[in-house]
Amino acid sequence: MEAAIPNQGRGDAGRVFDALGDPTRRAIIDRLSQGPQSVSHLARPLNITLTAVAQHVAVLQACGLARTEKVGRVRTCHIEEAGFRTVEQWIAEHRSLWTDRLDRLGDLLAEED
Amino acid sequence: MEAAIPNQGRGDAGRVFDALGDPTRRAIIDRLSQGPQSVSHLARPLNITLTAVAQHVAVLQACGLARTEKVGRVRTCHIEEAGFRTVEQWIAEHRSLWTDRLDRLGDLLAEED
DNA sequence: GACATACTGAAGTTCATACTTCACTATTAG
DNA sequence: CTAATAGTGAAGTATGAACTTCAGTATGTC
Repeated sequence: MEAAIPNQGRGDAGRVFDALGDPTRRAIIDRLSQGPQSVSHLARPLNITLTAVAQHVAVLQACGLARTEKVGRVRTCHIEEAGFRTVEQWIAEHRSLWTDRLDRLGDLLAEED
Repeated sequence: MEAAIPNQGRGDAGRVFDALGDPTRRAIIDRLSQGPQSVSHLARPLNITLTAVAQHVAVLQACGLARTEKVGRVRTCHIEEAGFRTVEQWIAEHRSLWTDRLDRLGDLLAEED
């Protein structure tokens, strides 16, 4: 049976930021951006065990940055857009919070004429 | 003398993701999005020491998510756009990597007619 | 069948970092 | 002046997470 994936890609920005904070996981995302890869193929250039890579992939999957499917004995990893959208949304929301505030400040200053 | 701020906001995506991975720091960013705050004001609702908050602010500053200035004995923290741009840029670059690939794939499929 | 490959699961180690305490230095208020 | 406030610096603790090892399962190859 496939392992259960908790909270799969459901817009939890904290989880995504945590995932992207790790340099090895960013390296994996770099590779996956060029095309799908098996776990062992991903592991080759990284200097860590296959187990460690599988753990990283699980993290990426849990936060919606990657998707995987197992065919035969090979698990193939693809990049997943959901995690990227989560980050973009978080950024957009927070940016608007303070730009709105700056806009109101600008309005106030404009009224001073 | 002002503390030296290493590597201030110079486009290191890893640093920014690391910073945003921590829930307390995201809470601080939330508050700063509504307007500038002193360190002790930031500390009030968080259930941690002033020292801890100051450490978080230092991290946010080091990765370009916040800017601070000290007037008298009060250090006021503002949000800083640089860190946000760093993240957006990282996302944009990586997204383009794989959408380009999908485009080429689409072209290939289109040629099959 | 035997052997290699590609992973999975459980459990242990180690190192980073979020947090603390305590002592200290400004700065401001009474 | 004294007392309170706001923050800094150094040092220690402790929890989590990145990584390991090892033993196992499933799949593919000869």
